[in-house]
Parts: sequence; C-alpha cells; structure tokens
Amino acid sequence: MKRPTIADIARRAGVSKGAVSYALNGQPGVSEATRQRIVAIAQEIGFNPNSAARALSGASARAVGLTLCRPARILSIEPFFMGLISGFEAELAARSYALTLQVVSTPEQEVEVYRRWWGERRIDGVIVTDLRENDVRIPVLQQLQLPAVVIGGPGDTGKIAQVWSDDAGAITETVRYLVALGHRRIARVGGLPDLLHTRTRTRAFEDVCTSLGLNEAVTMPSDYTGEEGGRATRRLLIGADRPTAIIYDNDVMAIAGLAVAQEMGLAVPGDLSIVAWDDSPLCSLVHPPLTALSRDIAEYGAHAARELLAAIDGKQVGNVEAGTAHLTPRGSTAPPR
Amino acid sequence: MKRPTIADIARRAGVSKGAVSYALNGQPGVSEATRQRIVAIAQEIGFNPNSAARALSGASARAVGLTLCRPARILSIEPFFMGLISGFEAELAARSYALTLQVVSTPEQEVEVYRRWWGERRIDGVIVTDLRENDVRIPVLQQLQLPAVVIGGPGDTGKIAQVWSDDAGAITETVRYLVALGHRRIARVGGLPDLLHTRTRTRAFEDVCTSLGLNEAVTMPSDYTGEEGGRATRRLLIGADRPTAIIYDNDVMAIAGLAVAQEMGLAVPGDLSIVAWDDSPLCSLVHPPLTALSRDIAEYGAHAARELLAAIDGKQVGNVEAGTAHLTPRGSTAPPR
DNA sequence: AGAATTCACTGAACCGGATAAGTTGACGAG
DNA sequence: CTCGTCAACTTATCCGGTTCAGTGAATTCT
Repeated sequence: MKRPTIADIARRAGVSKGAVSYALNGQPGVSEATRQRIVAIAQEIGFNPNSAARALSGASARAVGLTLCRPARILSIEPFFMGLISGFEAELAARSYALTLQVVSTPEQEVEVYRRWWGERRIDGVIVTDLRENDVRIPVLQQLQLPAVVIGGPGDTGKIAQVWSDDAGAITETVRYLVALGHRRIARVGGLPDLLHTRTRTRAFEDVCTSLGLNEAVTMPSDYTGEEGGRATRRLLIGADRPTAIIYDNDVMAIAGLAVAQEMGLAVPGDLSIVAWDDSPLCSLVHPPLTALSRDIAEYGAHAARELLAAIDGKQVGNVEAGTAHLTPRGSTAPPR
Repeated sequence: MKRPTIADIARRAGVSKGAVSYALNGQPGVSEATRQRIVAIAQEIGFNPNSAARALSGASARAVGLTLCRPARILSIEPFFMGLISGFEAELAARSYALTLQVVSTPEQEVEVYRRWWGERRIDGVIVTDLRENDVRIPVLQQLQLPAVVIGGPGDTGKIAQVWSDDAGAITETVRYLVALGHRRIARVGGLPDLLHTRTRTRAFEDVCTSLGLNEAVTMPSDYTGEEGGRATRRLLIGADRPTAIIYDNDVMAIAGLAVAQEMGLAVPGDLSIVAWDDSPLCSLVHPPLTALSRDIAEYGAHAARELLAAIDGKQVGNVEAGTAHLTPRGSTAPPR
C-alpha cells in the first residue's frame, strides 16, 4: 500500500503542496473554504504526515526519549518505572508525541545514548531519572542544549528543569508516626546509595532521629531487589538491639523483609513494624498488608512529561514539586510489644 | 551546538557527499584508504546520521513499535511486560534500532496507532502482544504490509510471523504433577478470557483433567490484577467441595490467592497448593515461596525482536516456539492433607 | 596500440514536508 | 481611473541523507 503524501492531497484538491501544508498546520495563507476541503480530503484518504520529512525540514521530531538504567531483573519487578511510563504516555499521547525507550546499564552508556539521539535528531527532549551527585549526564545535556526534565532530585541541575517529590518531608512524617506509636529503635533499608534521592532520604532520616532523641539511625544500603532487601533485613534483625520498626525504600524490599521476619519467627507488626516506600497493589496483597508511603507515580510522570513538553516549546520551566508521598497506615505497623 | 552532517565530513575530507555516504555505509565506490580517512573524521567529530534524513531517502526508520494494552495499574505491577521490553531492547540496541512505546486502552486504539505509525513512517515494524481470536489487528497489519511479530499465540495470523510458548504443554505438565501429588480437585484462576493464550490454557486444562479422570476443571476468569485474583480465590474456597490446588495465570494473582488462603485460615500447602504462572522474584519472596511455571521472558522478548528484525530485512519468518515454561517446585505445593 | 573494462569518485535528483519569496486578482482609497 | 494593499495562493528552496547516472584516469585485454 502506498502512503498518501501532501502531493496526493494537493493533486486531488487542485492546489499546490504549499497550500496543503498551510491548511493542515493551521497556518494563515489559505481561505477557510479551501482549508476545510483539504482537511476533508486528508481525512478521507487517511493522511498522516511523514514524521521523517517533517523532522527534516521543521524542527520537531515529535518524540521524547527515556533511558532506563537498571538490570533487567529489577526493571521487571519494580512497579515504579512502569507507573512512570504510563504517566508519561497519557500526556505524550494527548499531544501525539512518541516515547522512545532505551535500556542501558551505566550512566556513561546513558550519556552515549543521549549523544546519539541528539545527533540523529531522533528526539526533542529526554526525561532523566535517578539523579546522582555530580551527575555526568547534566553537563552533557547542557552542552547539547537538549531539552530535559530531571526526576529524582531535588539537586543541582543548573538550568535544567526538575520535578521532584519531598522525600525528606515524607520520611520525617513516617519516623514521627513510628515514634508516636512508641518505637525507639527504627532502622531503614535504603535504595542504591549513589542516587541523590537515596542520600536525601538518608540525611533526613538521620536528622529527624537525632532531633527526636533516638540514639542511632541505621540505614542499610541496598539495591531495590528483594534478595538484597531480605539480606539487609536479616542483618538488622540478628543484632542484639534489633530494631522494632524498619522503613524500606521500595515495596519489593519491604515484602522481602516481611518474609524474612516471618521466617525468623517474628510477628509483624507485634515484634516488627514495616513501612514500604511507594505503594503498589502488592502492598495490600501480602499479609499483613503493608503500611506504605503512597504517591501517584503515574501523575508524577505525567507532570514530568508536561514540564518537558513545555521546555521543548521553549517555555521557561524551573523546579516543581509534585507527587509527594503520604503515609497510608495498614496492618504492618503497630506499637511495639 | 551544531550537529555535524555528511557535508561537514565531505568538506574536511575533500570529497563529495556521496563518497562519504558510501564510505560510512560500507558500500563499494570508495577506496579503502579514503574510507578509513572518512570514518576517522566521522569518529572524531562525533557524527551520527540524522535519522529523519535517512528515513526520508532510504527505507528504514531504524525503529520498531510496541503498544501496551492494559490499564496503568496493571502495567505497573505486572512484571511480564517489563521483562519483555528488556528482552527486546537487548536485541534492538545491538542493531541500534530504537523502541517506540505507546500505551493504549483498546485493540481498536491499537489499530489506530499502527495506522498512524505506518503513515508517519515512524517505525519499520511492530511487536503485537495479547493475540485474540479474530484479532482486528491482524487484517490491518496485513493490509498495511507492516512487518510484525505476534506474541501470544499460537493462532491464526496468516503470513505474519509468530513467536509463542507451549502453554498447553506447560499446563498439562502442571496438572499431571499435582495429580501425582494426590490432588483430585484442581481449579484455575485464568487471565483475561478474550486473550487467545488464555483460551489455549483453558482448553488444555480441561483436556488434561478429563483425560486424567478428574470430575471438573473449573476456571475462574480474571483480569491479572491481584484484587480480581483474590476475589476469584475466595469464591473458589467458600464452596463445599473446595479445590485442594489452584493454578494462577500470573504471579500477582497467585500472591493475592495466597493472602486470601491465609486470611481464611487455610494452610499453604497443607490445605491448599498454589502454582503461579510466570515466575518473578516475587514468587520466591512470599512465604511459602510459590511453585511457579518459570520461563525466561526476556529471552522470549529477545527472540521476538530477532524475528521482527529478520522480517524487516525481508527474510521469510514463520512460526517459532520459544520460551516454554517449565515447572519450578517450591514450598507452595505438597500432597493434600 | 587502441578498445574495453574497472575503479574511484562527482554531481544531481530525490524522499516529503516546511517555509520564505514571489505572483496573482479583488477591492478600497484617493 | 489608477495606485496601493491584502488575501489567497504558487513557486522554489531547504533540510540531510541515499542513490543513480555520469566522468576521467588507470588497468586489462586483444
């Protein structure tokens, strides 16, 4: 089947290619009657502008890029990224932008992908996740002047827009809640230590523990996998002064932690309270259902997409807070016995 | 920053645009010495061919499309699709094809997306998941002559390539195993009833139960969500003749089913054995760990991507079996008490 | 030696849109 | 009645690659 082009439309409408282009793009230069005739013909023959031709002459490729930097086995189980993608899509599809995805394994590879995409003019902008301290991607994006929105801050991204959630506030609220229940020994199983939001959480955790007079604020670093989360939990629970409550940086690790507690004969929440960060349907499925820090991840993603589209349109965008988590108490938290 | 073009390279090398194109694409028409000089210059200035220009003149857009047709809340929690995507990516990235993603909510929308992508010449081929009976997408893809690979069969897809796993064999093996353990009342919580592979599983389940002389083979339809899976489990377990084993069409529903059993005071595996289809790390995390039908989903996806790339290259591709699930016994199955 | 072939490369057309610059014809003002 | 203005187009050029039809020189063949 041959794809229809504006030349086909022009022929059928008895006008020039230029007129068709003006008509379909809502530009001035054609009469309303002609415009409607052209639009009707385009509809009828099912015309879609060739994105390559459009990208070649005009500016926009009408596509944005997203790289995912996690091993496959984590990607598949972590609900976070899929939620984010769903959110992006809702916004992008509404403005008929395409989403181009690439899975990488290191930030350096990610930089390579950005450079290639930019060189290929394949995308108009990127969404950057997992901000790190002194992130190598930031200077490259600035140098390429590639519109971008960074998720995972707040951090130092120069003029690049950010969408972030107030993790420090969320963890402070959580610790206060646990202390109010009577807990004094609270530990945390953290995410990848390199990520900026992990550091933010760790610092906030330490600060609030200090200010509430808790003697120590142990954070076991981990990598978001259930395996590691379970291992970290085991290490926390075999100590003499084992914690009575643990906060996990994602839901998968929290579920693994729950399994470890049960395996060690500890009652949840009687002997151990558990809080999961990021609420997915999984948290309500296990027994007891997990108290979680819920946030609307899809909306978070949608917000980022809106900011990115604004940046691509040349609007000035800055630093936006969105999708801060709030505590959803369920059966996994209670006063310590 | 200005993007380098072949004209820039041509100028620096003192040759014509055409020569550069031949050199970089490994075409004959330039001497080896010149080719190396040109390649070196391209490397040095970090040249990437403009994908739009390439797609416009040549044939290939060097991109393939994937649509995901599930509500956001299922997508985020279902490890299957992310596993599939990881697998695709591994193959696509190796041949520097991009993956374009679109989330839709109905097969009709999916058809629209295919038409648009085709018209825009945005992609060279698509991967089609969730094959249905009399699938509306198949005739459209044939009409557009859009290279495609279908996952979720086997089914009738005409000349379009398929990659499928032997679900019938897997469920037969599972039922035989449960029967060998001593189970006589085996039920199943199925996936979306419209999907062809759900039907395949249901029919195979019924067949094997009949051939083994089990009186009934109840399949409760569901939608892959934990909620529905839990509900279906509850309905199965409140009956007088409650099953002693349940097979779930995905891992999320199996975990939900486990929670329901525990909530109802049934011991797993003592009172109820549970088998999950598709093994994710989640299955090993819960307590007891779930016996599962494991398959390498990423490899399944990689296989599909390879077939698609072959189809795009104009090679004849047919009907390939890949990634059939095999039973991985864990703690959730045992002889009935 | 002269013709034929091969090699290495150039120049120009082309893909399908966007868009700046030029060309009509109608209309209103002076 | 003529000039200027404006709407409604057309024409031509450009984007950055690919590719085909030359072209001149070197090599091979007879």
